[in-house]
Amino acid sequence: MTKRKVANLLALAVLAYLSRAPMHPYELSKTLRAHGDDRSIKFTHGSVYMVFEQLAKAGLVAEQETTRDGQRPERTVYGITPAGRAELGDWLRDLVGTPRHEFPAFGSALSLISALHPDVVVDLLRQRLALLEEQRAAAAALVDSPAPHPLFLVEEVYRQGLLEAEIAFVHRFIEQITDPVSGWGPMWAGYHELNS
Amino acid sequence: MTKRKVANLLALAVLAYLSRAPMHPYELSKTLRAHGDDRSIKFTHGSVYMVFEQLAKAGLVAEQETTRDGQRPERTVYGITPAGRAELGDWLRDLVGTPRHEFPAFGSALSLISALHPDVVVDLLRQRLALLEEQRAAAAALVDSPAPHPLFLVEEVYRQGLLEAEIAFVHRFIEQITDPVSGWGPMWAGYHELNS
DNA sequence: TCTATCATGTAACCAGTTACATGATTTT
DNA sequence: AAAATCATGTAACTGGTTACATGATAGA
Repeated sequence: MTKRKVANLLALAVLAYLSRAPMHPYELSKTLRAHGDDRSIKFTHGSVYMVFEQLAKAGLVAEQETTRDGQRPERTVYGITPAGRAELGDWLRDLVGTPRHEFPAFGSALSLISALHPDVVVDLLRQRLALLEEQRAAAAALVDSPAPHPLFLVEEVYRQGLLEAEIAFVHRFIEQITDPVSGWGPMWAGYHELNS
Repeated sequence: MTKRKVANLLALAVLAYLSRAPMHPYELSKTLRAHGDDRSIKFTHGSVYMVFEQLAKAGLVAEQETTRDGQRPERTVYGITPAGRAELGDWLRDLVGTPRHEFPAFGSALSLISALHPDVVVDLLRQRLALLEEQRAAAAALVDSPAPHPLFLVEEVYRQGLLEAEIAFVHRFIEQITDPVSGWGPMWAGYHELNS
C-alpha cells in the first residue's frame, strides 16, 4: 500500500461524486450533507475546499470552467481526471479488501482506566450503556426507514453491528467489576489507594 | 464538554503515566511501547515530544529538572501538576461515560462502495474476511496469554468484540450480494453499467 | 427595510508526521 | 575498528480546523 498523494477520506468521497458529474466545491459540500455522508465521513465546509485543492495539485481532478451567477462569487467547477478515476478504484479496493488497525477513543480510555476508582467506573459504564442504547434505537429507526435500496444503508448496518458489540462488552465489563464473589472491584480499589 | 487544551489522546496517556512518576519524554516513549500501549494509542517518537510541549504550555505538566548522563543529550524531566491531575480524571471520565461518534475507514468505504462492481466487492470482502480471521486469532492469543491481571487486557477484549462483530457483518453482506434468489448482485451490476 | 441565512470562498492558526542530527553504546 | 542501533532531541513540512469575509436572497 504505497502512500496516497491525498490521504484524507473526504477526498475519496469527492472522487466518488465527481466520477458521476463535475461539480464545484460548495455544491459537493451540500450534496454530501444531503446524502447523509456526514455520518460516515468527517468534514467541514472548509476542508472540502482544501481537499479540492490537494486533489487538483495531485492531478486527480482538474479545473473545468469558472462560472459566475449574477453577482455571487465565482464558482470553479472541477471534473475528475483519468488518474483520479484510477485512484478512486484502487483506493476503494484497498479499503474494502484490507482491514487496517484503528484507534477508537474508548479503547484508549480502557487501556488507562485503572487510573479511575472502580466505583466511578461502574457508574460511568452504566451511563455509557444508556447512551449507547439511545444510539441503537436511532440507528434502528434509520435502517428500518424506507430507502431506495438497502445497499445505501449498508454502512448504517455496519455501525449497528459495532454498537451492539460495544453494548455487550460494556455489560460484561460491569459484571466483571461488580460480581459479588469474583469481582475485580476490591482488588482494583486497593491498588488504587496505593497511588494517588 | 468544553474543548480541551490538548485534545490528542496521547496526551491522556502521558498524564496517566506522569501521575505515577515524573519522566522525560524519551523514557515515556519507551515505557509506552513496552506496555503495548501502541496498540491502543497512536503515537510516534516525535509526537511524544510535541505533546509534552503542548501539555507544558497548558500548565498540565511542568519541567522539573534537567539532568545529563555522561555526554548524552540533556534530558528534561517533567512532572504532572495539580491541574494536570484534574484534567486526567475529568478527561477519562468523559471518555468512559460518553460515547462519541467516530469514523472507521471501513464505514466510509461502505458508504461509497456502489462505485465498485459487485463481483469485485465480493472478492474483496472474502479477502477481508480472511485477514480479519487472522487478526482474531492473534487477539485471542494475546488475551489468553498469562497476564498480571485481566484488567490490563480489557482493551483487547473490547477490540475482540468489535472484530467479531465486523466478521459477522462481512459474512452477512457477502450473502446479501450473492444470494441466488434475492441477491443484490444483478441489480447492482446493472446500475453500475449505467455510469462508468 | 432590517435581519437572518445562504452561497461561496480565503486566510490564519495549530497539530501531527517525517525527516534530520549527533554522540554513545553494542555487536560483528 | 566498522557497522549498527540506541538515546535524545529539533526542525520543517503538511494537512485540517476555525474563523473571517462578503454579496444575495428571503423572511419578518
